Amino acid sequence: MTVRTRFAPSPTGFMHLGGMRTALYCYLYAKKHDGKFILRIEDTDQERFVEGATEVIYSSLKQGGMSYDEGPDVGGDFGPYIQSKRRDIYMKYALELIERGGAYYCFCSKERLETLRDDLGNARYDKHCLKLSKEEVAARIAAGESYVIRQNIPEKGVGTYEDAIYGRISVDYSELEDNILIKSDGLPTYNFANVVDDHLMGITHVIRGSEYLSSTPKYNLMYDAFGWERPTYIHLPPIMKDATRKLSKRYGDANFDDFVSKGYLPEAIINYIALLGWCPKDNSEKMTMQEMIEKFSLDRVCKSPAIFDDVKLRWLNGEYLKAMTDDEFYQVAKDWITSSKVGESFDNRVIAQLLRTRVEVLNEIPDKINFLAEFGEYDSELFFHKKSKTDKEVAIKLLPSLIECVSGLESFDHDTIYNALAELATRLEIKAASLFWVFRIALTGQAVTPGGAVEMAQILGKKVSLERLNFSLNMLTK
RNA sequence: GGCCUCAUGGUCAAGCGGUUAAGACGUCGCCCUCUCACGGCGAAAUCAGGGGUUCGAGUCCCCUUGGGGCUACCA
Repeated sequence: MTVRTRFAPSPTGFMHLGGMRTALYCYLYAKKHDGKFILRIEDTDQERFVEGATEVIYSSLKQGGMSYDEGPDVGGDFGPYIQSKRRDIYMKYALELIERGGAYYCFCSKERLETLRDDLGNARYDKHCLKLSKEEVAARIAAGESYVIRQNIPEKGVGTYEDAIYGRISVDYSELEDNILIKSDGLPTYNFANVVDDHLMGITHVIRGSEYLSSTPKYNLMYDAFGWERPTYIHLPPIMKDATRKLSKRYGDANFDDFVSKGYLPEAIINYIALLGWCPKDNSEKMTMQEMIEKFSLDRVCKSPAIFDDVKLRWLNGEYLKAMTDDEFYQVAKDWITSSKVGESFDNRVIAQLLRTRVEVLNEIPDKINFLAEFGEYDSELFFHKKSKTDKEVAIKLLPSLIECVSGLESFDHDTIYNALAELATRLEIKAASLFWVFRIALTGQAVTPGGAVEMAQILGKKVSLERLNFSLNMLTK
């Protein structure tokens, strides 16, 4: 039997990382077992439908490297893969379930349902309409009365199943309600569409969040009533925003797209969320998709909730950045450089080279390099550096020699500048560190720069460097 | 409230009856060094609490506590 897994999101907004991880595990499990990974859109709740959300799902999965074998936009033998286009299918099976005694029509009004609420506000349907005769049901439908179809859950008994992660789960049927399968608008609820589609699409392994752990017995009841084989259930622990809050769509920053636009690499994000609830046997952390597929196994998936740690994500993203070649990094960084104040006035390839080991997330780039384009008054205290034995006074003394030295340079490449400065330091009988410090501060006005004094001068060029050195000297002596 | 479920450093987590309780992020210190970063080395830091079972418990059982989920004509 070939493994078939499915990711079944509802298009109610954007792809959040919890959903991405569920999709990832579905994908990994399918690929690990040479199976098929299917995308199904669950849009039976028209009220929550958000325009454009399906497209975001498609693009997020693709960006994340999870190509699906079947889905709305790629086709497949079990379509349609959008639930709103399967309306007739659900009704047909709902009718069959009624025949089999697993469901029944219900005409109860919202008002009547309200009266069923207990002190805590919990409603429990009393199977009122289960008693209706076939004839009465037919007559009321014919009369145009609005109705829903409810699942007929036994009043006694226990539903038990074996979850691949959580083990044996048992829920007393008396805890379950006769939930609605077909809404008055004729569309199914998740509870029903899910079961019908998973069966019709040949899903062998149902992988989803742990919020379904305790309602799964209801679904099993339907599988049994239809005489269908139950799938293997794999429930995943939640991803938390912090100790008490689950990562949810409300937490805006948890959107995959947002992370990508902030300068996180899709591969790094995917790699990181894979680690939230799963740990490969060899403890690898930085892994390619192919490696994850090879290493993935359910017995390494854990049960406890994991808190999303963006600090570690940042680190991993930085690892991906550092592992790139200069050219690869330039490709992902160039837009961030040109859209900063720096624009295109310098050699951005050199800037990128300097940035590669200094950036964890691409959106840090502008702040790190804006000073290259903007220069003006700065705090003269920056010249103070204990270890280099420099301060403002030293700077005032050194700057004229520095200016003279730089203006005398024929070429302005790294080694030329470096050698000239080293030589100057020797001639002046001072520590090279002092000279470099003064030079760098006078050139940039920054305590921290992505690269040393020589690199900064090199990027700025001889002309700008001289202008800045003079500016600094004037600033200090005025 | 009822039911389901989870519980190892600040975080992700190894562990599956006998270990000096891995590793990673983060933190701190040192080295490297023209600042920062990279890189290297090192340190501090964890079994929620209480009962059992056992020669022996982070590992098994029970209770307590705390967290999450479900309890919708949402998924």
